[in-house]
Parts: sequence; C-alpha cells; structure tokens
Amino acid sequence: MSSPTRPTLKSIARRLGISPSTVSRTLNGQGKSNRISDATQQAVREMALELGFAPNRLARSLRLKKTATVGLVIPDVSNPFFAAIAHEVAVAAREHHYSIALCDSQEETAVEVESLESLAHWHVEGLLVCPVGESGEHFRDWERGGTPLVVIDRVPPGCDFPSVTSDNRGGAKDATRYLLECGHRRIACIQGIPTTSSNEERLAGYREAMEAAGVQVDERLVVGESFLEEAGYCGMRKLLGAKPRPTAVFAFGNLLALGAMRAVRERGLTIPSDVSLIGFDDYPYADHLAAPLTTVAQDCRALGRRSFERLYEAICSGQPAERACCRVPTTLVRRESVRSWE
Amino acid sequence: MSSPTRPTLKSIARRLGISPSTVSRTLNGQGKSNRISDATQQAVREMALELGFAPNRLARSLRLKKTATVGLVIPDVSNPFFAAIAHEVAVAAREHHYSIALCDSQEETAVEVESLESLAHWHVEGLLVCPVGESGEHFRDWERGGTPLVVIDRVPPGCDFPSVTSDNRGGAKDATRYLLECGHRRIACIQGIPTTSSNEERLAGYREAMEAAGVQVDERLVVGESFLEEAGYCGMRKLLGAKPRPTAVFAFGNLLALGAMRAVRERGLTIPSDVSLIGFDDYPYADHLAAPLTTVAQDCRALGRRSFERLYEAICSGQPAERACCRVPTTLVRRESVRSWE
DNA sequence: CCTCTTAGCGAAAACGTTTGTGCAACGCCT
DNA sequence: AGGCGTTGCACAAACGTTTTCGCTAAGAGG
Repeated sequence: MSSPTRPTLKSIARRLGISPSTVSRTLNGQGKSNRISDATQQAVREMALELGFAPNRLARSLRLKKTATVGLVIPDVSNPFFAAIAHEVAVAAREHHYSIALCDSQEETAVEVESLESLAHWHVEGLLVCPVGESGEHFRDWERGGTPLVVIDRVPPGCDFPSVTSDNRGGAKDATRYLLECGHRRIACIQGIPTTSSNEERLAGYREAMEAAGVQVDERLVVGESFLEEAGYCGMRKLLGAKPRPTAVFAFGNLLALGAMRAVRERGLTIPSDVSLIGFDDYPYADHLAAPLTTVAQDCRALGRRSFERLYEAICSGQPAERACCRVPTTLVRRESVRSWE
Repeated sequence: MSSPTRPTLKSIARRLGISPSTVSRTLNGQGKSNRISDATQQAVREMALELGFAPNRLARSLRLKKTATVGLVIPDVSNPFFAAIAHEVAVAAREHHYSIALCDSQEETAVEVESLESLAHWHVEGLLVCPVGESGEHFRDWERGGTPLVVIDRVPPGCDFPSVTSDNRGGAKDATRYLLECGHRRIACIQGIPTTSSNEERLAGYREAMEAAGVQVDERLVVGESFLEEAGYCGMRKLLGAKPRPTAVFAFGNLLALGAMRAVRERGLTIPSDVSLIGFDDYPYADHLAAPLTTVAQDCRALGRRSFERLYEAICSGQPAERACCRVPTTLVRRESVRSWE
C-alpha cells in the first residue's frame, strides 16, 4: 500500500503503445521540432495529466549532468544573521528554479568538511558557504572538482575563492569614529574568531579609526575569541573588571553584543550610563531593547542575494566566478546605547 | 579546464583491469561476503583514494530507490522560531546521515504547493513541513505518493497527517490564567491566521481560562489575522484605541508581540505600566528588552528533533507515521512585561 | 513507375550505480 | 580419473531519463 510506484515515461508510453522517446520529447516541448503529430502530443499530455506524471529528477540529472541544485552551508541557521541570508538565498534560488541542499555546520570545521563532501557526492552545481572560518584547507579539495563556490561573510585564511562580504572595515571604522565623536577614549572591543577575515577587517577598521583620531589602542582592551554569546559574556566581564574601566565597548557580532549585555546587567550596571555599547549586525529586536542598540547593520538580504547571483552566473558561464571580493556596504544605525560625553 | 570529470566506478575498474561490480562491492564493504581477494580489495581501495573517488549519489539513488534526503518546507527561515526548528532538523538529519532539501514558502500557499511538487520530483524519502496553514488541500496529492510527511507547528484545516506541535491550548491557558491572577480582567488578544490549528488552539486556551475564571470575553478585543509583525502593530493600535482600553494583551506569536511593542512605543506608552503584554515563542533577546517579555516559550529544539525522528521512523518502517499528534509542552517564562494589580 | 522528400516515430545507447547469476579454475576426495 | 565444493571474479540487467540516428510510409516530382 505504501508505494503505488509513480508513473514513469515508460509506463505512459506503454499505455499509449508508443515509445518513451516520443513521450519525453512531447513533455519537454520538443514535439514540434521532432515532428510529433498533434494527435500524439495531445494523447501524451492527457495521459501524463491523468496519471499525475512527474519526471524523476534523479534520472534526469544523471543523464543531463545537471542537478539544478546548489549547496548551502551555514554555521548555525538559528542565528538570525545567517537565517536571513539563508532566507534570501532560498528565495533567489526559487526564482531561478534551483533547489537548495542545506547543511548546518554547527560552527565546527569538522562538520563543515563533512558537509562539503556530502554535497559533492550529490553533484550540486555550485556551493554557497558561510565558513566557520578557522581554516580553509578543505576548500582546496573542492576547487579541484571545478564546481563554482562562493564564500559569504567570512573568508577563511588562505582561501581565495570569490566572496561576498560586508564592508567590515568601513563599518567598524564608522562605529569607532562615532564613539570617538561622542567623546569616548577608552574604547574596548570584543572580537570574534581572530583568524576570520571579517574579524580581522573589523579590527583593522577599529584600529584605523583610533589611530586617525590619535588615540592609542590599549591591547588589554581587545578581548574575545569566538562569535558565540558566551564569549561576549566573558569578554564583557573581563572588560568590566579592568581599571580604569573602558567607557565604551564595540562588540563584533550580534551574539557577542547579547552576551555583553547579559554581563552588564548581571553586574547591576546600565547601558549607556555606565558603559556604552555598539554591536555588529542589526535585528528587529534591537529597537525594543532596554537600551536600544546602536549597531553596524549588515545588509543580510543583499549578502544572500548577491552571493546567489554570483554563483548563478558562474554556473551558467561555466567559468568560476571572478575571484574578486564583492563588498556590501553597512550602515550605522544610531539608537541609544551610546552615551555622549562632552 | 572546468570539469576534469570526476572518477567513476568504471574508470577505476578500467585502470585496474577488473569489472565495475568488483569495485562497487569492495567499496561497499561487501568484499568479504562476495569473496573478493584481499589483494584486489587493496588495489581498489588504493586507487579509489588516489583518484579521490566519490560515488555519484544520483546514480546510486536511482538504482537503490533511496535518496537519503528529506524535504523541509518552512514559511520563513528568517523567523527565529522557524530558524530554530530548521537548525534542529538539520542537526538531527546529519546524525542519521540524511541530507535536507530546503524550501522557503515565503508564507504563501502557492509557493508551498510548488515546493511540494519540486520535492516530489526529487524523490525525497520524507517531508517535514511547517505549513502556511490557510489551506491543506494540496497535501492530499502528496498523500497519494505514499511518502511519509510530518507536519510541524501549524496543522492546516482538513489535514490529518501526523504532526508535532506545541501544547498551544495549555500554553495559552497558562498565560491567560497568569494574567487573571495578576488581577487583569480586560484581556485582549492579537491572533495569527485564524484558520490555523495553532491559532485556534491558543484562542481556545484563552477562552477556556477566561471562562473558568468567570470573566466574559469581549469579542471586540480579539483582533488580528496574520502572524506578521505588521499585524501585531495594527492589532495593538486598534486595541489601544478601544475604550475602555484593555489592561493586558496576549500576542499569539513572536512577530506579533514585536509589532505590538512598536505600537505601544509609538503611542508614547510603556509596558507594563500602561498595558501588560504576553507573547508566544521565546527568544534570546526577550531578556534584554525594555520590558523583558513574559512569554509562552515553545521548545523549538524539541519540535524540530521530534518531528525529524517521527519522520525517520516512518521512513524506516515503511509505514506512514501514526496519525496521532505529538504535543510538546510549553513553559511560561515570567519576566517583567506584566503588571500586577492587587 | 521510379526516385526523392518529408512527416512521424522507434531503437538503442548513455549517465553511474547495484546485484543476481554464471562460470572458469583450482583443490580435494574417493 | 571423475565428481564436487570453493574461490574469485565478470556479465548483464536494471533504475528513469535524454538524444542521436535511422527507419518506414506516404506523397511529390519526373
């Protein structure tokens, strides 16, 4: 009872007493060019409809060497930032009649490696990946396959695939400059995974702005080593213990900011009167927080869409996408988590 | 240069001067049972390693009639609630060596229908779907295919597939009772899509609690018709305009609560002094909101995991999963968005 | 009546696997 | 020497498509 064996080209052909090729051609709109009579075409279409025929895409893909599928590898889909990217990719893929195979690498490089292999087995036509970022060795293997790949958000060290990322340096620079303009001088930052490009760029932007303003960076004030909430919490605890305490903190990720807020709160302090905070990434809730969060908003939708489109072009052209990095601008959205000193 | 044609069973066989079947058997660990000599097996394995052989899962699936893939259809992956489910499903799938094909139905039934079709073409072995919920007609077609399907969160009208949902009625009852205990009597609610089971159940729980407390439900105080943020906003605006104004509002979704907060804020009012608010769904940010949100927390992880596991069992057993609905308990997390009247 | 088009379709190979069956060659027993 | 069991592998079909090539029959032209 379970499987009434879906109809196939063959079964349709058999019922009509014709050959599978004829059925295939009509159903693919090649009836005219192959001189299938209108009568036959009619019959085929009717029968297909009646039986609810759906072509087996496995067989089709095998034959055509085209799967119309792209892989999407994401460190954690439940992170709103990545979720937004995934959403946009899914929408774009649908528009182009592509399917997407999703893997959640759980922020672990080992899982990421495994995911890449799995997707290779499925012969996806292209790969979109937000790398965990610690290492990029395993991407070498992928490269040999000749399947296009586009990296999103974080570029792992030693990886020169085409990428789509936010303008991290610019964003961080804007944020830091803003803090400086507000009169802050002891500005700390809680960074993410230090080896990732996005982190490095943000750090660079931070340093650059500090330097331009002629204020020395106190190295004890740059803390953190992962993008997770816990790291934000620990980082902020450490910073609050420092003396003199920094007057402003720049958190390099949404989860980091969240953890930082938890630490501040736990200490009985308030933002921004006791300490100012700026985050990276925006989200709908930011507006309603106890201290509405000033943050460097990334355009997740653009990230998702642009990356899919670059990949799609590469797939269609048969060429790997241009190695160049595509930068999506960020915008500083000013809310109320930064205190102004005059 | 693009495609150096990945190695196949055949190519390995040719190089070694043996037959593809032998290669297949060794690589599948059936060497012993098929009396392939150790020498041959050695040679095969080495060659496979050297060429970086990866079996073509399309061909494999075609032959085996097993794709080791499940479809996941979600109304909006960027919604934290669904994102959490997706994450958990992805993790569970990986543990069972299953791949997942993702579709975002964009909260539109038409897209959902299309997604189902697409996934059927791919011959996924099972389907997990969080339905948009307006209608369940199109699920009938799926049923004929004999492929197991599990519905998550919302059960559309007239759909009797196995499902995994939160204990919506219980959760809503708890929340309403809590409001009553706090002394509220004029309690409004902003509902989501009225035809969905989750909405109906929440509404039922609300009514039940009200009735049990002997307070009449004022029908003008139940507003709303979608789960989107905008609906929450409009709903709250309407409620704030009512006279006498309700003292408490129960929003049936996370986005609804968000929209409601926006409306309150815009009106220059505060939660909970001017109006109390309870939400449905929990999220990490709730703690840090201006008025830390009291909410009925759903166990998204359990929802995701349980649904995958039910599906997996159905797949393995060859039977469709039990029609019964699996209920995941909710917990009321009390924060500070509800004012207590004595 | 013979050839040439052209319309209309079928046969078969191929994509890369898996698997049931067949079949040599070898050793062993009687 | 003949029979038998075992070892070690090859052949071929099948999964459901797509596509190249070619075939037949009818009509047109001479």
